[in-house]
Amino acid sequence: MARCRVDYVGRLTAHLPEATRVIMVKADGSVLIHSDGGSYKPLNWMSPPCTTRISEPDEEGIQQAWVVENRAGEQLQITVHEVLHDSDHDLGVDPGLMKDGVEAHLQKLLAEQVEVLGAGWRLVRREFPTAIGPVDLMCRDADGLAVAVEIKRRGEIDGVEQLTRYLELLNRDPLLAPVRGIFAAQEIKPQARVLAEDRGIECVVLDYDALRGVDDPESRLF
Amino acid sequence: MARCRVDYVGRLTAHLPEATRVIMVKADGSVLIHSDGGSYKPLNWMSPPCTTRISEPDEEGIQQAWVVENRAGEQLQITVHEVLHDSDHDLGVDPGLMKDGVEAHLQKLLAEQVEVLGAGWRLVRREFPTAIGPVDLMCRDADGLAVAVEIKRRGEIDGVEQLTRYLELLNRDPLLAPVRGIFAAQEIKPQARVLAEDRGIECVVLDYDALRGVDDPESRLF
DNA sequence: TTATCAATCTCGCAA
DNA sequence: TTGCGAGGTTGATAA
Repeated sequence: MARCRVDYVGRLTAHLPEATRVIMVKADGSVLIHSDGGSYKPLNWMSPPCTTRISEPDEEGIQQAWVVENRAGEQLQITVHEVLHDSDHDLGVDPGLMKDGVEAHLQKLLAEQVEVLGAGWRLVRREFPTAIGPVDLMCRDADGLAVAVEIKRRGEIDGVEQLTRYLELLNRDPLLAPVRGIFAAQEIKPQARVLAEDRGIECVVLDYDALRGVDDPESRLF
Repeated sequence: MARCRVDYVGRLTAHLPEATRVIMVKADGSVLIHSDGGSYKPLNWMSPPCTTRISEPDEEGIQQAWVVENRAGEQLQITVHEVLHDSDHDLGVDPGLMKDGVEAHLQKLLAEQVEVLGAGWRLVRREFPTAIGPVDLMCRDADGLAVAVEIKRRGEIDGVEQLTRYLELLNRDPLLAPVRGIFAAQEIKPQARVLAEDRGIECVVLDYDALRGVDDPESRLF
């Protein structure tokens, strides 16, 4: 905890006037400057790998001058006026975070159960490649017609735009055309639904728990 | 500083096994769980506004049970096994960060040097207004034809979409049509380039240092 | 190492 | 409040 001034010079320049803040230095050398509010993003920071040089200048009213620098030459300059509290701890290596319920899981689960989208459907492949990026799922419906599926955790306009681009490109391929589109998400925003339906794209709301329930319990993350 | 277990249940579920970590509680009630590495992003967190309830269960080996909850009902559950250090400080309100970014400079610099795009070109105006937002630069080429320029630091597909929408609208104006499009960025992603060229949009890679070098030194921000 | 895409994104602005 | 765009994005994964 210290009263300090902070300057960042790198991809942009940024300045923090003198105030009381938290300076957190991690074991890997990274430095975070936090205020007593805002969300998890620090006011200023330096990501690892980086090195810190601390000097003790004779200037009036300054206890320490820190220069934190990374390999690209970006600098975080911390001018410490007064240290209010200093505490040092060795935390060891963290076992890390386990996540569940992200888009990758949805795609995997739906790929294993394309019949959720329609009876008699089969998966052609996940991450079906196109010149402008991979389509999440490429399927064939019961009549053997191609269907491109875009999967999102939260379905918003961007996702509809993305699927529209894929469909436009895919429909130029005589081996695939006509290609239908399905926009699948756990939650679909009203605007996204309107846009999708206006473009003839079908919307499907996915039930993650149901998809996981039908799935083999062994494949669950926890 | 505490040995703790953490669970987040909300937009996804996430679990942190027992380990020693930093728990930071800010004045606005937000909570951050940091490990001794990684960059500025906490392992787990709850953003404000949120409230914390702390109970002291009789369970073996547990000092405290925290439940941090926001209005959406998302929960951060912290099981504290041992408090290693506890320190409390009032930081007051932070005067805040002053930024000076690269992005805005590009537009300003290119506006002053539209001849970089082509000999004999002239600037009509920056932030040329349309019904769906301003076009970064509107120019006339050597033949007097209209050119809409979209400027990005990093050129990605979204930027091409944006310019495409502008061009579609601008080309409906008989006083402007036909309007060409130029997608200018310090770096253009391959997929964005494919999409742009497919739509007849020209891609230009900008050299920031060169633009700044030709520029009048007095007009630089720093 | 590079490229691409999601994110409990965050943050700011404007309608 | 919602939407949109940018970020010193960060972080993970596949090529």
